[in-house]
Amino acid sequence: MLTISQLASYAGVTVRAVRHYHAKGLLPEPERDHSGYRRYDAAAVVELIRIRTLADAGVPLSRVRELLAAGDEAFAAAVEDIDRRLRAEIRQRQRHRVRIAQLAAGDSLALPREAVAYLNRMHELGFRKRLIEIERDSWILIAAQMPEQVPAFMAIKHAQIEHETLRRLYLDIGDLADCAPDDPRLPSLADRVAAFIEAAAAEAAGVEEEQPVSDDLVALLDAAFVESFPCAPRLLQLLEERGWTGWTNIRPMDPAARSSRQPASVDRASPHVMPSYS
Amino acid sequence: MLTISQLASYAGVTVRAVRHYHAKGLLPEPERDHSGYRRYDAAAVVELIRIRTLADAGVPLSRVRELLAAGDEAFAAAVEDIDRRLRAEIRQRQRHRVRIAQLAAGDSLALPREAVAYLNRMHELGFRKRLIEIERDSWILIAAQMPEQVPAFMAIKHAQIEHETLRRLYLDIGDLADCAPDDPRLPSLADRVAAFIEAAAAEAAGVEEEQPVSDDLVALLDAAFVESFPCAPRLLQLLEERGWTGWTNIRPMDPAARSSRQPASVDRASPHVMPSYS
DNA sequence: CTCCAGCCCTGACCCTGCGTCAAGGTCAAG
DNA sequence: CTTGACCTTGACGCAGGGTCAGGGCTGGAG
Repeated sequence: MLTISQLASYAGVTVRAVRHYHAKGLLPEPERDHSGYRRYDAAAVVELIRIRTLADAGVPLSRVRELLAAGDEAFAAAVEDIDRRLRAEIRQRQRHRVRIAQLAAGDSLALPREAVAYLNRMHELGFRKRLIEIERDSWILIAAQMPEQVPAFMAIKHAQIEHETLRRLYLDIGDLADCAPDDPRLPSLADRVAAFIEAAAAEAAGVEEEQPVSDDLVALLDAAFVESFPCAPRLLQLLEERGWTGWTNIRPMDPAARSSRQPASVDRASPHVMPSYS
Repeated sequence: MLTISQLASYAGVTVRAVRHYHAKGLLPEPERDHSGYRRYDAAAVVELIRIRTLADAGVPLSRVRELLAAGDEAFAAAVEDIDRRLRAEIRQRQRHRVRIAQLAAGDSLALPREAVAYLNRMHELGFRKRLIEIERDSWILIAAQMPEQVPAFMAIKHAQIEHETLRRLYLDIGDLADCAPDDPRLPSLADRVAAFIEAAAAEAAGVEEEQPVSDDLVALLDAAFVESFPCAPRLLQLLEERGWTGWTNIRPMDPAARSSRQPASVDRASPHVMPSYS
């Protein structure tokens, strides 16, 4: 008769594993000797080896009993099933490898390639680090909700940033990133923003744009803006005084006064930079 | 301010996952409102998305914090490490696929191909089912301990089974598989076994064989034999009366009387079938 | 006879990444 | 006031065991 450690070593497993199989009901509990020790016969070694053979082939323990008892066709079906699972796990790992490789290659954590290029361009054009970080976070939020549309948005943003007037406006916004709410430059900045938007709105008048950005996302981006810029509430207040509300999706204050339909927003996907010419 | 479910839905995760990340220290616990609810800002959404981005790339949560804080080179090193793990897991799954495919192809659970062929041949030659099962279990035990040697052993076994006298002897042993210990056919069977072994031993005299089968395995195989055949103890006793001891590794009773060295055993790797002519 | 090493026993906590109750407090709407 | 949808903490569960903790047994040496 064999002790548990002898049984385990014959089958090449640990004593703990044997007890685990007992607990799982895979291997029947053997007789005990007078002191309570388990005593095994040679047949138990064979059973244990069969269990390990299946387990070593990737069969989950929960299915081992079933497979040990299965006839040929049931066995084949179960094997098919397990192989499917293994293939799925392999594919998952392979996708993971692609993703971390992309991350390591500079897909700066959660940002698509186009956004990284855009942020680099901002850096070249002398935008402040703070502003770039804020912009990056905004694009992380957008990419999480609508990854498909990001390349299209990025094309717009690239055009915007290369546009002289708009870039200058944007650079000045960046310079006010850390300013106090009562900074004297804020009112003139609000004037410039309002003037710009009005011009863009006039151009876009009557153009029915699709609205791909959800209200939820707009609200989130506005919140991110306000969190990041101490002077944001003041700036928004100044804009409201000039008849505009919101930031990411900036709109006239009183929609009903202008038209019965939702007024065309100017650029809903360009947080922290105003209207687009697209 | 966002509730936990809003945060979770922005990042595309479950509320439970968010709390899990809090518990793991990946995401800092935010302020609570007056009733104890967690209240998040937009920055938390960005952080959560970054966590998920890494997790979705196969980074274990235990390493996420490290990677979020890592500089470029540390990040690359960690990614290298994680990729190694992923590759190892893929290779493991691929090995599993090969194994279950072999099992499904008739590698009848833990038996190498050669042994399956041998068992099939036994079936063709009219051996009894009981005996074949016992033989199968023995080869499972042997294959678990010394898989490399099994093909060589199988060649010997094939030769044995095709040998007229030996096959007849073996068939008769099979017929006695379920016999009572006092079956009258046992003494004459013992005579035949003893006669056969003596002839084989005479032939093999002076030949120093390597002993590839460990004493432990021999003991295990003998135990399996005794467990399987009710009349095995009686048969072994009759053989001892004729001067032979053991079964798998059958030997003269009193080694010292014959020579000072360990006497050549006849065939240590052929359980339940006696000497080999190899 | 005692001592010690090396077995054996059960019970319980640990790992991953959450899912899923359970039991109760809160909030907004009707 | 009630209802249903949230929120809270706490706990168990999954796979496959690893790793103590705290005790009992055994066999050989001194």
